[in-house]
Amino acid sequence: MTIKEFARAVGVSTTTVSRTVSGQGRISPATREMVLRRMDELGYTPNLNAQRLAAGRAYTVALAFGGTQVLSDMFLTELTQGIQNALHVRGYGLLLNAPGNTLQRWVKSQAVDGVIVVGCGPLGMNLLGDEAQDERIAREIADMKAPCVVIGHDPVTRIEGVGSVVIDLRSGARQVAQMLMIQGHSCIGFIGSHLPDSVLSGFWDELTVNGIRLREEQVIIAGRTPDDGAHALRTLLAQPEPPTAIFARTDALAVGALRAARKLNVRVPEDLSVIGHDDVSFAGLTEPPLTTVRVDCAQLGRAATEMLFHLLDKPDVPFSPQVVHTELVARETVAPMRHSKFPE
Amino acid sequence: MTIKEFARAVGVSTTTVSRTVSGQGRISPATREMVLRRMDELGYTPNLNAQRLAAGRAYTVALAFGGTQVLSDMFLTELTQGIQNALHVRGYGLLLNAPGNTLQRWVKSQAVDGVIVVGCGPLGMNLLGDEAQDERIAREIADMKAPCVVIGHDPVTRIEGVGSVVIDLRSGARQVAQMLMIQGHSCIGFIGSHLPDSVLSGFWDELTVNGIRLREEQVIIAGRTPDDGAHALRTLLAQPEPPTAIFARTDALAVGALRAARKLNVRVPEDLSVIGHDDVSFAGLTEPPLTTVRVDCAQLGRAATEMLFHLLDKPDVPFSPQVVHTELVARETVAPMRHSKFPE
DNA sequence: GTGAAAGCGCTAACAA
DNA sequence: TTGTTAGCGCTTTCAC
Repeated sequence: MTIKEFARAVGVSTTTVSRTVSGQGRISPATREMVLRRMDELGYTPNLNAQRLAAGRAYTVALAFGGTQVLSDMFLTELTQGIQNALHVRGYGLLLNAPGNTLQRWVKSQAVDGVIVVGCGPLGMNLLGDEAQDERIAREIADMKAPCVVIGHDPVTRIEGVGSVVIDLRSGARQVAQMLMIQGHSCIGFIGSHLPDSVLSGFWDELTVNGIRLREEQVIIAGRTPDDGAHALRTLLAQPEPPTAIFARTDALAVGALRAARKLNVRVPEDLSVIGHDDVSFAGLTEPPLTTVRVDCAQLGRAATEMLFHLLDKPDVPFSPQVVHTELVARETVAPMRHSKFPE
Repeated sequence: MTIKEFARAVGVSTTTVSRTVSGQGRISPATREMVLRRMDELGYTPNLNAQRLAAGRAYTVALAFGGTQVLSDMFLTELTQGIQNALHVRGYGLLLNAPGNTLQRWVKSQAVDGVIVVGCGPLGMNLLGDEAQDERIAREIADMKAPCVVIGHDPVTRIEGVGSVVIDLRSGARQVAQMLMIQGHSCIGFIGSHLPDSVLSGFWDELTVNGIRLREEQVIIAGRTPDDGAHALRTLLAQPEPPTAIFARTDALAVGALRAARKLNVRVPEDLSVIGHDDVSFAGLTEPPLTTVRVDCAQLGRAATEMLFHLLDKPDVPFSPQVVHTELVARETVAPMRHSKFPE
């Protein structure tokens, strides 16, 4: 049913219908009520494509994964959910970006009103190892005068009309440091994945402030696979003064460490506390369940979405990058330090 | 730039432009070439919303998860990818369904041309435990005369205009049976999750055909958590004639079995072969990496998409449900049977 | 407070 | 082969 047919059936003009639908414009509460009721009865729903054409808005947002189109992990899927929910509240839909130059076409053809770019993958790394992938996309979108917000580890260097939501990796890392210190650990190892790394620096700083120094040999930049983590743990434990707790940059590394510990008959958490990072899907399924660090994806999605709407609705009002913090997820791989590291 | 402005700039009519864009209608190769070239030069892209309105098509498909909106697992994300890619080829976009009655609104408002319903989650179960969730959605869509295809474990009972792609769970289960028999196992356990279950019946049948009987006490319907799996394994191994291989209905159950085996000092795969089902994200990360069963999500997505387009383009041409088979993923938890089950 | 009418940008009869 | 023109269904001035 078209608005015309419906209007006639109800006995009003299309204008009146349009007004009750949009809630805009002067209209008497009485007719409004009436039209609303009849919409229900007759089952009239406005044609979205006509609305889009007339309004010049697609009521749709695209989600772009910095250069790859893989929803590779829990992080991405949860983030998608978060964004999705936030958009839904405003009646917007979410279009997943497809390969090729689809994104640009969508923007130019007004299929989407804006773009959210995810510049970082499972929290750790950039999705392609290509640092500037997200910025490249953002710039392309901005060039087409469309709003764009980038979710990443660092604020985007002020591209005109591009907003950014940054995941503050340092915050969770600091929490880890605090918890470990509270539990009495002072000899601590870090298994990293790459440098520079905000997780490491946040961790380091918090320890330093409290008088604990990470010695150079206690920080191992291992790689990304569980095997890398296992190897790193062996190296750490073989040192003259082995750590009683380790913080691994990713859950994958932590899983490897867990395995190596088991092989070495080092009990977790009694003899060694282990903490991961990212809270990927299997983190709660390790044995024991892995204590780790995560970001609140719902909040992340909300923040990104709100910023996008800000850009969309009031492009002139200035705004600043939003920050979302990471947080510790306590499970069962951390225990207070014991002074002898062998079972009595 | 609108088609009118562009047409004027190029010196042709809007019709000519429209024709070169669509590739439809008679037009001389020369002008076509020329228009194409100028499109590039002037950067003209048709307004998709106008195209949608005029064509009465949204060039968009919605993806609905039988009742929940959670991209809960690798399976769903990979499936989404598969569908996405298949749609992309035809220039279609994918809209993720949102909470509430969004789906119906989208269909009625012509925001989407059709719907793909995922009626099964990580291969095992229906997403809500509510068996008919997917059918309910399918029926709603069908009532609105929109094409719909359901991905599930069973063909949808012929709702007018609803297609179905069924995942043949029996096929992978048969492969598991074959492999186990080839490896010499004859005393086999099954840790199930629910009944009835096509995996179990496929497994059972294939064994039976080859003269191996699963005794009643060798089939345990355990539940869904790793703990359930662990408990089931203990029960199986405590029997007078314990199995040398077990097939678990889900990877979660298999992970639990793996754990229990370790606790009992039963080595996998030397003393006990373990096979899971679903190939969820952590399946390759267990120790040893879990042999399991998976479905080719890309193929699944392609099949569903093709069927949807069939319904869309030739609603009258009859069609039959598509079947996609599951397949064994050999990793490291299966070994030939040893005749003594204790290390020599 | 309500309605008539002119678009929004594109497509597809129909004419030329 | 190409162009003219009347919609596609909704929004929004502008009169009433």
